[in-house]
Amino acid sequence: MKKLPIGFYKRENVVLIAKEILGKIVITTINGIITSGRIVETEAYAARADKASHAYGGRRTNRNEPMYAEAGTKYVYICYGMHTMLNVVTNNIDVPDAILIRALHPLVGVDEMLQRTGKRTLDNTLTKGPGNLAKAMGITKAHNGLSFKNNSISIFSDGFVLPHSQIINSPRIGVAGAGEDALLPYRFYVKGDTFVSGSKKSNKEGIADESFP
DNA sequence: CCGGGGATTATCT
DNA sequence: GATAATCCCCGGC
Repeated sequence: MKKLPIGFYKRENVVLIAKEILGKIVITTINGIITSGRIVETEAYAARADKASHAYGGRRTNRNEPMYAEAGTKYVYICYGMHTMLNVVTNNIDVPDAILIRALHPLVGVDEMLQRTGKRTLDNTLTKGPGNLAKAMGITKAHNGLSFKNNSISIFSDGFVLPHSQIINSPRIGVAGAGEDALLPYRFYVKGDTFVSGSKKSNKEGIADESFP
């Protein structure tokens, strides 16, 4: 188990990183309790040019300030007044690229995750979707702006590399307001994993082009 | 299986 | 005052 080096995040192609981070493992240690899960769904948000991004047009506010920080910073914000979203900041300082972690396949600490989410039994909703996974993993706004260099929440590789045939590419979820940019194929997920979010329709079978991005 | 709508509040205009 | 990178439940097939 190796923690991803900052160099992994500090690259210029956020779409490529969103694809490569699939299969990596998020581990949180909150109050001494360890929970972990494998990343099975992500979305890339491409800095200033992307209408779906909080940083579109170079917008810079108190909320999205961490997007402009150094690679490997966490951008955590509340959506719809009640859901916590975990993003990984990539690229150089002042370039507001970020990756939304949309789903995990739970590995360690399922009992704790059930407790945090108030669920009775393990089913595919435990860590399906960004709001659910943050809740299950104990991620809160208190982690906003912190680095993945820290041990409390970090991302690791266990050496497993997804075969290309298992990666599917699609438009992003919930960004209809972004005009033509809503169609950009910036979402990646693991084929057939039951913890992947989205409707059957948005998950129409297909496979990521090997040469994309 | 599918679509519609309510929940609930931080954030920006 | 309106909107939002969501989730869950409900009703109708």
